Amino acid sequence: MVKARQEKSPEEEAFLDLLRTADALTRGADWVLKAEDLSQTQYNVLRILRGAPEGLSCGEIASRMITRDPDITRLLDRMEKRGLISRARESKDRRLVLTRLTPEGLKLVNCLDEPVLQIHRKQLGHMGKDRLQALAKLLAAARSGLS
Amino acid sequence: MVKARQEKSPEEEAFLDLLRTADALTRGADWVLKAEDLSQTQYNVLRILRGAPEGLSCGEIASRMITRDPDITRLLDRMEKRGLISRARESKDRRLVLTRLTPEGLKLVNCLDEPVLQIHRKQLGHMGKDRLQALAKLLAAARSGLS
DNA sequence: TGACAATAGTCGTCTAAACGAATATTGTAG
DNA sequence: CTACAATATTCGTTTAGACGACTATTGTCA
Repeated sequence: MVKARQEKSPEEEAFLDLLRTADALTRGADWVLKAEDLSQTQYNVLRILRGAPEGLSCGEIASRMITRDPDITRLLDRMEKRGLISRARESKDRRLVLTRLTPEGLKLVNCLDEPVLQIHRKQLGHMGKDRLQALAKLLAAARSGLS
Repeated sequence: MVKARQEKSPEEEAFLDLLRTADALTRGADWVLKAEDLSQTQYNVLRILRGAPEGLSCGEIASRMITRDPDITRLLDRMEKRGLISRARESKDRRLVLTRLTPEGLKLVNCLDEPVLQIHRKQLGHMGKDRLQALAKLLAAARSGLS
């Protein structure tokens, strides 16, 4: 007889569920963003920059990203080429390059607020506020143990 | 005065938390897999195939993946070149190509069980069984509303 | 049977991610 | 003030992912 399939630990079960759920939800959001030819990562950068009109350095952007991107430079290169952001080397500390949204970039990210909100409501609205808060709380607890 | 930052909806809050958490947990697992030069995706395939010694078609593998990969062919190409899997065209339905683990592939995935279990325990063990089950339940509920 | 749709997989090509080395600027210790 | 470590960003190269077109095989129905 073949060895019985080993039971998954609750930790692993939760981890896999988390990946599955994140992937499924991401596909919905991707569908919205694809209409504007944006990736999740790019959209994330746009929103980060909207919250910082004074401009941010590459390092600051990297540290605020939801998912880590090891090459901010070329991510910003692509966005600059599309006219969504502008970059300028800082005069005080010439190592820094401050990135800001252009008017087009701001307009684009503002236009996306409504559709993104809608897709999230459609995907998760059935859970209700209480369960969503419970979920957020458990997720925060899950992250709290990480180095 | 600048327009106040718009409140995030509970749905969006939960979605972003989910991505953050998945990313943080994945980095831990990646660190373990990198020692064997495997990606999450490849590891996922190895585990899927371990559960199906009779072999699986590309389509079957794709449908069981945690995160979708639109190009199974080349993913398997790479794994075949490393000797982790073998492929053979099925004689009954010659459209199908059945993929199986090689002995090396099986050995590798078995060797990884313990370290992967450890990293998940280390990352999520502090939550306790009850909260992990609650989390899994909420995640399942979140997925239930998706098309 | 013969045309044709459906299914399964492969391949070409472009874009993005991963990893490390390299460059430029600033802070600091002697 | 000079050498050197620390910080910030960029670049070269390899690998993987995304998207669509293409080939092969099978099932279906007139």
